[in-house]
Amino acid sequence: MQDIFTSLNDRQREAVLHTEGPLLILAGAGAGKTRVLTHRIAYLIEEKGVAPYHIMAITFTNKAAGEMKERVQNLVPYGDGVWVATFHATCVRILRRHISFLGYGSDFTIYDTDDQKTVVKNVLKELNYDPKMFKERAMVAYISSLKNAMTSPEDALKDAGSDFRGQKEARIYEAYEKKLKQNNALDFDDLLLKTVALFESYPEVLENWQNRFRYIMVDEYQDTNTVQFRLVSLLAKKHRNLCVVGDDDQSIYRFRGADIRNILEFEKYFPETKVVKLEQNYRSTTGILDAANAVIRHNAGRKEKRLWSELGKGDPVAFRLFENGQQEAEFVVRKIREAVRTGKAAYKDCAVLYRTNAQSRLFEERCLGSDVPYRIVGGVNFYQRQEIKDLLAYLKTIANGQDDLSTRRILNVPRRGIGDTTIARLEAYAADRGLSLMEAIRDVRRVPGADRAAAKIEGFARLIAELRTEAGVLPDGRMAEDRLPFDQLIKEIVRVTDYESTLEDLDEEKRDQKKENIAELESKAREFEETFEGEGPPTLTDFLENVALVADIDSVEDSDDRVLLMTIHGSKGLEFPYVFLCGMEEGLFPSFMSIDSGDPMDMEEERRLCYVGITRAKRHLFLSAAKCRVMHGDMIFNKVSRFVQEIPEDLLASSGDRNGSGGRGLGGGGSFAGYGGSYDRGGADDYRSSAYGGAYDRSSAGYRSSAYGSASYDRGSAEDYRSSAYGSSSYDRGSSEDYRSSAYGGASYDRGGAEDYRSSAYGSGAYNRGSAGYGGSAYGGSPYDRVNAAGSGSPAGRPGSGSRPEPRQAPSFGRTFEVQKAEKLDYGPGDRVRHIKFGDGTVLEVTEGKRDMEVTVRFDTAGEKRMFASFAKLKKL
DNA sequence: CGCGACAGAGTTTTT
DNA sequence: CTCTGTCGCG
Repeated sequence: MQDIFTSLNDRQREAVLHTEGPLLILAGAGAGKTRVLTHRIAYLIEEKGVAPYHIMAITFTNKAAGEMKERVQNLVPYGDGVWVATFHATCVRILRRHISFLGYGSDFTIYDTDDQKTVVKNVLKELNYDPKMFKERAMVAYISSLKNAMTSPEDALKDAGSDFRGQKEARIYEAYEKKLKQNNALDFDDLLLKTVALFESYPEVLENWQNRFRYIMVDEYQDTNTVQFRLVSLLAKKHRNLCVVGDDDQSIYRFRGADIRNILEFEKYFPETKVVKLEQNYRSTTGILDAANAVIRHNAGRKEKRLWSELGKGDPVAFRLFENGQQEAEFVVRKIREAVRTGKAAYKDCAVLYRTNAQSRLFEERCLGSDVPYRIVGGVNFYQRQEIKDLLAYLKTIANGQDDLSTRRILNVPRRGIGDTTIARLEAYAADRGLSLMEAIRDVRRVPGADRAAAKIEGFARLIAELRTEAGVLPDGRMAEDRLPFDQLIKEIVRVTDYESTLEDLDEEKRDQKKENIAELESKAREFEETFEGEGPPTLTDFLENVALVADIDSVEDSDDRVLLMTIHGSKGLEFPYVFLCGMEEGLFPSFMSIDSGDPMDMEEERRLCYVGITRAKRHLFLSAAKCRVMHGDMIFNKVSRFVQEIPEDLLASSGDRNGSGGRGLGGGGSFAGYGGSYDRGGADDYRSSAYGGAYDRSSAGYRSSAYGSASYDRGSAEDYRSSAYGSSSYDRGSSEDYRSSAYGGASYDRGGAEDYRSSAYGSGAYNRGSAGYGGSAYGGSPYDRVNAAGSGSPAGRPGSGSRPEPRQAPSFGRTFEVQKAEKLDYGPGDRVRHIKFGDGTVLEVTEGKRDMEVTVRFDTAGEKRMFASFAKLKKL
């Protein structure tokens, strides 16, 4: 136990020792909160003689739970007796025991978001409401928010008053609730909500659990919602030994109902609370922390804290602006390869973080193209794929005959000749008599109008009955001794239904993919069964529950040497030596939603998200943005994120072109070189060229060659650029080879090798002055505004040469386009353009290589708060 | 009842 | 761009 005290700092020790009564630990990123929690558990067991059985720790993900369990076990024997689980898993376990009090069967199904949408859709049809008026997605969100606020359908109806629409929404909510209950199903929110309802209605049940959980710890407390707070309060009410750990600056789940006030006002609810602040960061270098602090400082209403670290300054945070998403991805992947090649990192030390899952594709393509092993976390969940959902629907139908949604899903999959009309009749019959769909199916001979398909329907009923026997599902929900293992059961389902016949008309690639997914499901099922820790063999319900509650991140193995690609949300709680925070663009991050909403809280949440992203990095942090990216089929141009701008210049090494095409590095002349003909060369067409540093970079190099006499155009491949002294330097700078280069004027890195750039002769050449000059301007103008960029760049740089070149004088690699349509622009059909000039002076070079193109530009003009989009449709001439 | 063709709409983050 | 829903035909 000695090590408990020696391996902790004073504050941490204080938190560990304070075991009785409420405790609020405000732990900054990387301040060792997991360490505190695990040691606290160990201390409770070893020193205070508390039985592990009486200790509960709530984590955010199953992965975190698993890690915590492991670490506790490494500290003390019997550590595995501690209840460590997520909120949702905890509630499921409680509900499986006691939900019959609330009139549900303990084999209830858990509905995911897709299921919820389906229910809403069905409800709309039943109520005869226009689905265009009430969007599924919005309705699901609405229902979730009401549930999180613990508002019942009755209350919602009352609250709606005479508001017609509000009333209708409340009725949808009401019908939705009814349907779930009919189906013996709970949605995610219900898991928490019903548990609270159970505790509030049945004090003896509550007391039972209160006596069990005498010491409660909640991790990531800043992301708890009202229901979770209520749940924890109820459980902790008796013994009051509640320890919550969190960081208000890392609250990023407001959209999901998380209420930051839970942490900010914790002391109000528990007046005798002891507060401990952990501010020493053991994760990141000061350079990274300073950047994080600089960003988060812009938020109001925080608990004041300042993270510090003893790990030294480290490398500056790097920022790079690229022409497009491809080049950004290319840079990131090249950077990773380089770190791995030089032995500085393993693949798994690198994480690529972004705001939206959609951004993953470019990185994935790039990784594939470069043979970099990667793993995408999140996005389209494995369990949401069609074929997987189909097979799970079979399992659910087998396990819970009341789950109409699942029955309905598979009734005619694969096709059995049971059409919509017949199904509608079955459903009507069931609704009339209060039966489940499965019961109506068994009754098919009595269903009016179903006789034509009756034989087929009976066949289906038989099929399910047989599968149920094989699965060993007994009427009471328990499992028979003699049964197929889950993976065999899935195989059997595929076999007897001839499921693969549904894949026939797909192209080969898709078909193989789906078969692979099915095989993957089988192996997951087998694995689940083999590793199940519970009393007795797992039930089918156990397996389905596990499927419903696993997050993608849970299956990430530390032993896997792969680059991780994920959203910033997904990276919460993780840390990496190398972090690439990508897509730092207004509109993407912060997202339009937050910019447009007008609610400052939305922006603050985005900023916290940025803070989370930055603080994932231990040693190297790269921020990047693309000026242009393809979204939903057309080109979007965005400005550099305000979050980048919130980081002071001196903390940021913005190599080359924070602001435009390779401009910064060239200072005075840079504004000119900044043109770089970049758009067309870096364009999507020219993918291969960008693989070697981007056509854009080469073109910049071309400019440099005029300035510095270096021939650089065909500067070799990615691997051998080092061999050429001068040219490679320009290559490097333009191509983003080294983020540090900006700080020192570029070139240096590749000449001196990785580590000794400081000593490089190039270190402070003319380059440097240029970059300084440009750097000063970087945030002044719109990134597309060459005029501004050049102008404001010159004062600190070389005033003479940098003075306001007219855009059209710049050598352009661009083509001429004819305007076909334009909105909010001073152009009309028939105009011929090479660039588009906007009302605020922003100029967009139009050199895209596509035949026709549509351009959507969004930016906020100075002095005008509202965002607007300009639009142009152009035709290449 | 099933299939193919077409139009239209939706685009943040997730246990 | 991609996914969904609708329509009309066999």
